[in-house]
Amino acid sequence: MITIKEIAKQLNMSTTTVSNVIHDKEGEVSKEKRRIVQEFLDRVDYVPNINARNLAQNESKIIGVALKARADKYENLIMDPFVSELIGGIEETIRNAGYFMMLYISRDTEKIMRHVSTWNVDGLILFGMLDDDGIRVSTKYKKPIVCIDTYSIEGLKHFTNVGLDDEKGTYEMVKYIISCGHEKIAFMSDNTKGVDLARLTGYKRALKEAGIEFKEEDFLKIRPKSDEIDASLEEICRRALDYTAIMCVSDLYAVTLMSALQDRGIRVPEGISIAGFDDNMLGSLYRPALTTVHQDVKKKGVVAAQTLLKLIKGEKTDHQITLPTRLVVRDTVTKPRKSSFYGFR
Amino acid sequence: MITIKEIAKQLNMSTTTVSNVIHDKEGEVSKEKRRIVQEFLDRVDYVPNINARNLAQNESKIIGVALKARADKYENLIMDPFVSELIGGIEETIRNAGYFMMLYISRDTEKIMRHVSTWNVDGLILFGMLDDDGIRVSTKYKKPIVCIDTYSIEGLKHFTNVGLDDEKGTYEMVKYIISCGHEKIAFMSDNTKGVDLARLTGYKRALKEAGIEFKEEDFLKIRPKSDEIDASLEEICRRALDYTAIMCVSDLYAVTLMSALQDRGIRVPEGISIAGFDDNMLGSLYRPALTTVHQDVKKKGVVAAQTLLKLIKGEKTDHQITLPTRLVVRDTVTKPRKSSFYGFR
DNA sequence: TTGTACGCGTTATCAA
DNA sequence: TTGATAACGCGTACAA
Repeated sequence: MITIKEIAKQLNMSTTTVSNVIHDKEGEVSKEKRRIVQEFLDRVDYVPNINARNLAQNESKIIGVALKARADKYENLIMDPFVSELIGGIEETIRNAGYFMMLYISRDTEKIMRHVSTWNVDGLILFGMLDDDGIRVSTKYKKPIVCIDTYSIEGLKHFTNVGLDDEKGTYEMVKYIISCGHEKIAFMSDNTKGVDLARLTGYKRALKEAGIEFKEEDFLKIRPKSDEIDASLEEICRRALDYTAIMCVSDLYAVTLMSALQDRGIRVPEGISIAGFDDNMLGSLYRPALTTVHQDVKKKGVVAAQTLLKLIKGEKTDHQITLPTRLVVRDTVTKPRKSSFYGFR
Repeated sequence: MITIKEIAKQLNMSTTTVSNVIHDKEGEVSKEKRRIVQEFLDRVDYVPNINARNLAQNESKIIGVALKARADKYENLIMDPFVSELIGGIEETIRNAGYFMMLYISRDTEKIMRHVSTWNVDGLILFGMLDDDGIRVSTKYKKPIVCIDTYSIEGLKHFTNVGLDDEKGTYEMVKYIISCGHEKIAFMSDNTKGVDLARLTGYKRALKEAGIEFKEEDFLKIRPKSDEIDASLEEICRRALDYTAIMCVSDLYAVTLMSALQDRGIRVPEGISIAGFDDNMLGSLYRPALTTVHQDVKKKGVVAAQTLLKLIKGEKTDHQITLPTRLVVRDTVTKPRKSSFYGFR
């Protein structure tokens, strides 16, 4: 690794001149010297030492991307197509802007914050944070932060969030399900916080509007840990028979449920209608193709990164950026089954 | 951000002492001072500046993970469940070893190498490289490199590769397909290089061993770009009718093909048998559940990272680490259809 | 237009 | 056991 100092020595000039050429400072170095230096630079394939540069300028050109993993889901966090699509969008945007991306996954908010301060990152994108994290984060850290899909009361005062109209998206889907003639509609998820809560709320609103009463038991809770999921699905499939439609909180769960139902001889949509949320390849590749709520996940990542870049530049942005959803009607929601026909084979 | 210098000043001692406490140097600082400094450190929540540390030590604690994107696949590289699972395994291993992960995606090998030299990364994990890249990389770069799934002749001399017995895995699957009674078996992929070539070779070997002749037309080429895939699938589905089984190079393609066939009224496995390769959630969640060749992708990432960490420590490792595959028999390969029954509905 | 010299925060060397 | 100081590579204010 050749240094500026070394180049200056070999060319018999000062480091300032070399540095000026590197940084293309106009009118501060003669044409002749510029040519000589540039040529040399190209020849030896000069690459600056980022650490030295960062140290001198007190900036890092690094954007930290921290994923907070939930204990009960960790094993497959990054396998979730949602997460990978998101990262794809972020990475692309960061890279095109000349920044670098440092990826960090942890269950521990403290560790995440320590990590980003160590690296003196210029900005931070957070995913998977819950309400209480927001407070701890914002008091510790003064650089720009953009959250993705965070619903929090305290947090929003301090930093920007890129999210989705989860409530409305689900509301519209459930309204559509009701319009197909369904009255017994369950909701399936693994928790009732953040995004899941918003979607649950939308589901309840549609129910209420149609004069359908929501009972606690209509919430089907799936336990995604690998040692629990089979038992969990077994129970859900049993309880599913009481409903004619199930609104799933994600495509992943919708597809998981459909497979489990199919394995038990219950056919979708003849026996029961299923709706998802996300619109990723899991649902679009499945047959019957999944009726779902579309969101543009890659765009979510892109917008989050773009917003952060703006904040780094010192521009102001909205505190809440909400991306739209769209109903994608495919084949898994039809009219309710007749009496007790589940499609058993 | 408080610095060592500042701490030393406030505590009225030298930076050396503070630094020694931070680094827990045995017997180099008195019990009393150690206590005082440690207390102060905790109180002000000291976080070291990595740039300064790296500059002083000439190491970065960064491991670069570079994904070389293929032009014709780029749009969904990171969406591929394979890639995200791989990254998950790498990230976890790197993090647990106290290293950091910098993710970089590019189509341009030159850019990738420039990126890693800039950051002075301690080691490099490469994925998606082809033969000719290997040469360019190895001449430019002297730090440890681990490749994943790279088949190259020149490259292997210079750095370690973590791969799979792709040839054998496919061979065994096709042998199994043949044992089910099939004789007209196609192979589907989007290229004939690297991993795909190895799998194609395994397929051909099984065919040959069974006395089945391979013809060029038995290679079904899918074009995965979004503006071509529909036409591509249309043609493949038409040609598929000439076969009783299709060996797909990946689960993604297997599932994509099954959906396309299903949409045209051709049933799997009644009309045609389909096998995949990878064993990811796409195939296991699909119904009928995909018969496929298992590989442990997360482990691939873990092993790659572990190997790189060893190399960084100066230990020797094998130049080629080959992970095993395993046949996963599920529901998409059965005996061949009778005459011309495709399961049209 | 060019060069000198210092600061960035840390670690390491060596003397006290 | 502690402290002063050089070194890491780069950017830049200021002097020449």
